[in-house]
Amino acid sequence: MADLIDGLFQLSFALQSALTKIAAAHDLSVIQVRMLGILRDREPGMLELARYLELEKSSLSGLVDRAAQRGLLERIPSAEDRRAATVRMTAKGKKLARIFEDEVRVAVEALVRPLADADQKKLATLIWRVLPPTMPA
Amino acid sequence: MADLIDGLFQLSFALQSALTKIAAAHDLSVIQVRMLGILRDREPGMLELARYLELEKSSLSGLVDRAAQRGLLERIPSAEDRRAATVRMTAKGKKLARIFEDEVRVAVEALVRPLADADQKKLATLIWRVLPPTMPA
DNA sequence: TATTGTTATACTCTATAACTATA
DNA sequence: TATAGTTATAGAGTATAACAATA
Repeated sequence: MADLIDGLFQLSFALQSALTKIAAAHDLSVIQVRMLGILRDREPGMLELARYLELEKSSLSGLVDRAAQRGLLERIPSAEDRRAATVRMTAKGKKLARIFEDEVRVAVEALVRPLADADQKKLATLIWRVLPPTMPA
Repeated sequence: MADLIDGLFQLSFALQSALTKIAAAHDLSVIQVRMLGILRDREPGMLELARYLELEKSSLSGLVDRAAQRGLLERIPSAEDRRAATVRMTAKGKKLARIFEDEVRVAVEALVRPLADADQKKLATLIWRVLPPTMPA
């Protein structure tokens, strides 16, 4: 069991480290990358996005500001509720997210290359059985 | 393969999130926790510790300052090289690290509880076959 | 000259509290 | 009053560049 716990965290840190480096190469932080990942197929309000990212709404303001300033996303004022706005990726943001995901895929493929196809499938199955059912892709 | 990549990152973020929350409950950040983990069985110099954590030496100065101010570790001047110092955990730091690790163990045990013992062993084996050989425990 | 470490500076990320505008 | 979001403020964490002390 100690082996499993150590392995899980070392794997997690290795993945985060890889993610951090690839992100930095594009002048992005891990949290910015996570935000772009969420916006890939959603157009959430600020509060909703903050909840996804487990951040306070005030923390999100600056995060969105900086990404918007780079032209990666934009605030869309809500038509019904004039207090509210949704966050939408721009074409530039989508392009960057796509490039980023490709690079991450290559890195992870290299990481799991030591495993035969059947073992990769087995690993994926075991991982998905551990993840809480509410984790969104 | 997309399943595996998604699963790996979701698992990684779930672990980091759990770690962040347990750390925050003890007024610690993830990087402070990692530092304490490394110091559990080492007494490295500043440069060595920075290398373990993949940080610049200047970043480490403040990190060590804050932990030292809380009495979790201390700088030990080197006898041979008067420029250098090693970093050593105090009894207080060791105690906190022990408590923290216990809480993390409980959380991860709960996470992997859906898996039967044999599957947990299988998962550990697969993970260790993926990790680069140089990853220190 | 090279190495170990700190300091100065600037930026991102984060939370808490107070605020604005709208519901 | 309650809610969506921003702003003010403070602090941690990070890097780059310049520095001090020692090798």
